[in-house]
Amino acid sequence: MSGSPTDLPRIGMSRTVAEDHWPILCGACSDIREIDERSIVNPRHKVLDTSLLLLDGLVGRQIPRRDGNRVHLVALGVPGDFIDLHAYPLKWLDHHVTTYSKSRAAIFRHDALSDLIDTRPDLGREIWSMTLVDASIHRHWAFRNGSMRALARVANFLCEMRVRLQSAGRGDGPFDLPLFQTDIGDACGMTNVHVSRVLRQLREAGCCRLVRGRLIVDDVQKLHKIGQFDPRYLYLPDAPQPEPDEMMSGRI
Amino acid sequence: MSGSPTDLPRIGMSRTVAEDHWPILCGACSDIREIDERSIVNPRHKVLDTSLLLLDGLVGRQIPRRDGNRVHLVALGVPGDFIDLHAYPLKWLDHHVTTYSKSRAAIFRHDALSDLIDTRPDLGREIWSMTLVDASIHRHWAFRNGSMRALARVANFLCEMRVRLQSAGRGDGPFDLPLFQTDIGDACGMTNVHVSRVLRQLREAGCCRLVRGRLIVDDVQKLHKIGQFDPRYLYLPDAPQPEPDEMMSGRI
DNA sequence: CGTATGCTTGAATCACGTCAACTGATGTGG
DNA sequence: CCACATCAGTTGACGTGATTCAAGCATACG
Repeated sequence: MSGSPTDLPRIGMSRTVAEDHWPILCGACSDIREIDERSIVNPRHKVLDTSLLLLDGLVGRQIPRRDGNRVHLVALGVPGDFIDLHAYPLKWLDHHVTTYSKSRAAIFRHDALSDLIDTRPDLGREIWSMTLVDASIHRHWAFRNGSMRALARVANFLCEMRVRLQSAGRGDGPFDLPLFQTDIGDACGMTNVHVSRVLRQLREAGCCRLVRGRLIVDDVQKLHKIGQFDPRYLYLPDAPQPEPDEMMSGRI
Repeated sequence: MSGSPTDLPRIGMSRTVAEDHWPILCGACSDIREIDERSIVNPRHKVLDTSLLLLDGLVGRQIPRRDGNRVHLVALGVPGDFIDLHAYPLKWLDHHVTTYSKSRAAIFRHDALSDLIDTRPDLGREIWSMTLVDASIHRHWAFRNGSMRALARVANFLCEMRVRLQSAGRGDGPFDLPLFQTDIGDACGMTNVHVSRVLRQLREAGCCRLVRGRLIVDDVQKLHKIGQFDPRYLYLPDAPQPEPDEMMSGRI
């Protein structure tokens, strides 16, 4: 119980909310929640009346797979992300929300959000935007899983995590990425064995090393190249307005 | 120029908007747009000031692939869907929007939507919800591309299209699905050749046949089973509130 | 110390991609 | 009307990227 903290960090995705709107949003926070690593935040299909803004840690959204005990990871939330804001209009979620590391999150009651949005529609559009950037990232994950080979897929995934964590102020150099190779496999749709082989390739190419939950990127350029990484889909608040595409080639 | 049509059909995803709110939303429609088949609705990275509610036809959202002329299909819009509503808060899109068949769509100017939402925050939350169901479908596409084999993937894709088109009033029996095998490949992350083989399997199993842009489902049960189809992620307005999951098995 | 867990590596297998030839429907121009 | 081209779909042969199964290794922890 910390009352109504008005000094939440405005980092990463949170910068989608204008600087002068931020304290207003913070005023709607009712509490802070600490969550153990590798635990369930919200089970899927359960009706929720709060949503969480991640302050610290790494949070996944996962869908159980039919076969055995494996899951598929459909999203990863980093600090600054609203990890289950979509539960506000939707009431319940189609996936589990779980932590990968010890986490801290700001709690927003849905009725408080309603009050806020009713009086400040401009702020409403900004937090709507946050869910839409989420959706863009989902599209990218569908794209990545559907059209990239293992090496590019993992490289691209690591590029994304690096940029998003950087945007959340989690270090320009080596940074914490508390994922096992199995987890990367769950996110990229491949087995832990193949993730191991791919990471070795990246390591031996001098690109990057993932050593006990910490990613050291040795050659960003090369990693971006291998991962065909183009960060525009992240709609980073400080990124320039992209140039419209040259006309599409090939058949529609 | 048809003035401000207040009688747009409330079908499929549009039923997310309450019945008594619907005419209010329709009042913000400025025009109807007819679009040729296989043409570009919006190129990506272009700033938009209108969004479209699809009335008729089939519309894809596609991301160009690095290699050659192929694209990846990250979403398909059916009648009743807002196909580029996310451009309203986001300004520009990360993907191309193109038609697969001759289409008709209702045009909503973004400034008109702003006026509407400012005065009717409840309606605002409903159209927000529509973009969130979209996002849920994106997650499912990421899940499907990442964790299903070709046969299940295509079957699951066809199940989804069937349910969504049914919900849009496009027939309980055989229905138009104006996609080439290459297009299904673009959506499911596989080659047209393999799509052909998979469709043959489904055909020979007595499941369904795709014949010149028309899907005939012979055994829905079997198709759902092969595709491991669970429609809850579609948040259909008339679906019952799902039961919370039995506790998750396996490690988190 | 033994055990559990995450990572690594190899060998066998399989799913899917690639390449290429062929079919059948549709359309076009002489 | 036929000759020809085009394009979606089909099928086969072959190559390869990823999975599976299994064993071994290293570190952490009781």
